[in-house]
Amino acid sequence: MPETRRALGADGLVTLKELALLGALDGTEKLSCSDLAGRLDASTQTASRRLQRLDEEGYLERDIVSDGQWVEVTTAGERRLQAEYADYRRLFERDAGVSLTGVITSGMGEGRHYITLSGYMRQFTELLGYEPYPGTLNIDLTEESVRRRAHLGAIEPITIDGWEDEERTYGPAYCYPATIIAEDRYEPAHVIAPERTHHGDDHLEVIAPDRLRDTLGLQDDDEVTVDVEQR
Amino acid sequence: MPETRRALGADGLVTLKELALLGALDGTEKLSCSDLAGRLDASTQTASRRLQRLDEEGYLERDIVSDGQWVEVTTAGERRLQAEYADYRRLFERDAGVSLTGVITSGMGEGRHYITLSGYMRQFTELLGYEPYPGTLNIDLTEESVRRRAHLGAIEPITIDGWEDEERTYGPAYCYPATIIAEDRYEPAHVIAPERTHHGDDHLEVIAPDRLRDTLGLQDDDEVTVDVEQR
DNA sequence: ATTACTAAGCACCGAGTAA
DNA sequence: TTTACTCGGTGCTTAGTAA
Repeated sequence: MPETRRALGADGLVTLKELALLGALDGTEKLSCSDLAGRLDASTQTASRRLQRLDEEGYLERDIVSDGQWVEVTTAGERRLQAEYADYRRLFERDAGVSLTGVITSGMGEGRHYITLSGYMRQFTELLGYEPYPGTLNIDLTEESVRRRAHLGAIEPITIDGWEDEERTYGPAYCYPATIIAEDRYEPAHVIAPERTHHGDDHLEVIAPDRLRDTLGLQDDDEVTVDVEQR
Repeated sequence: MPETRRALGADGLVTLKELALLGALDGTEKLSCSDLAGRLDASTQTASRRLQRLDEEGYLERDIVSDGQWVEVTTAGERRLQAEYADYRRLFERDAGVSLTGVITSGMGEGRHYITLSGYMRQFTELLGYEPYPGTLNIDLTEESVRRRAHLGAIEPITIDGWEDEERTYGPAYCYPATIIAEDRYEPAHVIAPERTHHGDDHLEVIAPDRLRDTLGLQDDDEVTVDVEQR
C-alpha cells in the first residue's frame, strides 16, 4: 500500500473530496475557508487547518490571496480519490467488466523496451502463463473509453512487481485479462498498465502470446474493442 | 440533506466501507475486532468501538458470538455508501449519461396515484415545463441496468419537494430528463424516482406529457431503452 | 472581509483489564 | 481466544484574536 494512503486521514479524504466536487480537480478553484467550512459543517478554523494539512501532505496546491484562496487538487490527490472511487465501484459493480474501444496506433514503441526486460518477462511467464510477444499493441482510446478506463480500478489485477538493477528502479504494473475484438476476429490478451495511471490518459497497451497485428490482421487506425473481464 | 449523513463521521464511513468490502453488504459476514483492526490499521479497541457506534447509529446489524461477530450493513448503511459512490461518480464521470434497458410492465399502478396529487403535479408543471399524463410508464430493468441504475446518482436531478397534508407526508422525488426509445420511435420524458432508492430495485417509472404507450405504440413485455441525459 | 495563530475543551485513541 | 469496559494521554476542534 502506498504511503500516501496512510498520510491522509479520514477527515482529509472527506475534505479532499469536497474540494474536488467544488471543481478543484479540473483546475484551480477559488474559495474561502468559510465556504468550505459550510460544506464540511465545521468551523472556519477547521477548514483552514484542513487546507493547510492537505497542502503540506502534497494533495493540494494553494495560492492564498487577500479575499480567499485558489486551490487545485494535485496528481497525488487525484490518485487518492481514484483509489477511493475504485473501492466503491468494487462494492456496487463487482460483476461488471469493462469494455473499451479505440484505434490502433504505432505509439512510441517504448512498451516493447520495458516488457522485454527479464525482470518483467520472468513474471509474465509465471503469472500470465505465457511468454508475451516482445512488443505491445498500442491503442488510442475514444473519449468515452478514457473515462471508462477508471473502471479498471474495480477489477482485480494481476500484479507485476517492480524491481531494480544497478542503474535504476522499474515500477510495478497491473495486468488485466482481456479479449481483443477486431472486425472479424478476437484474441485473448492482457492489458498492461503502470500501477500509477493518470486520470485522462488516453493510451492503452496490450500484450499477448503472439503479435496481435498479425493474428487479428490489424494496422494503424483500425478500430478494436478491448473487453476486460472480471475474474 | 438527510440527517443520516450527519450522524456518520468520517471514520465511521471508512469503517462502513471496509465492512462492505469484506462482504457485509450482500449478507451477514463473520469477523473479529482484530480482523477489522488490521484492515483499519488501528487497535482492536478502536475496531470494537467503531462497530458499536455503527450499530447504535443504525448502519450495522450485529450478532455477537463467542469467537467474533456476524455483521451486516443495513439499508441505511447501504444508502450512505451509495451516496458516497454517487459523489465519486460525479467527480470522474460527470459527462456521461446513463442508458438503461428493460421491458414494459403494467406495474401496480401506484405511480399514477401519486403523480396526480396536486402537491406533486404543481411542481411538475413548473419544473418540467409540462403537465404529465396522469399515469406512469413502468419498466422492469434488465439485470445489468439494475446495476447501472446506481449511475443516476452522478446526474443532477430535478428535485421535486416533499409536502404534507392533514393526513400524511409525501416524500421528495427526483426527476431525470430522458429519452425513451422504442423499436421505431422515441419520445422525450422524465424518469421519476423517490429520493431514496434501494440498491437492487429493478423498477423504473417514467412520466411524459402524453401517454407513452400510445405515442410509442408500446404494450407489456416490449423492450425499451431509457437514455438519461446529463444536463 | 480574508488566513491562521494560540489556548482551552472535548473526543477519540490505545493500554490495561474484566467477563 | 473473544467483546468491551475504564482510564489516561494525545490530538483535533472551536473560540478568540492577530495580521
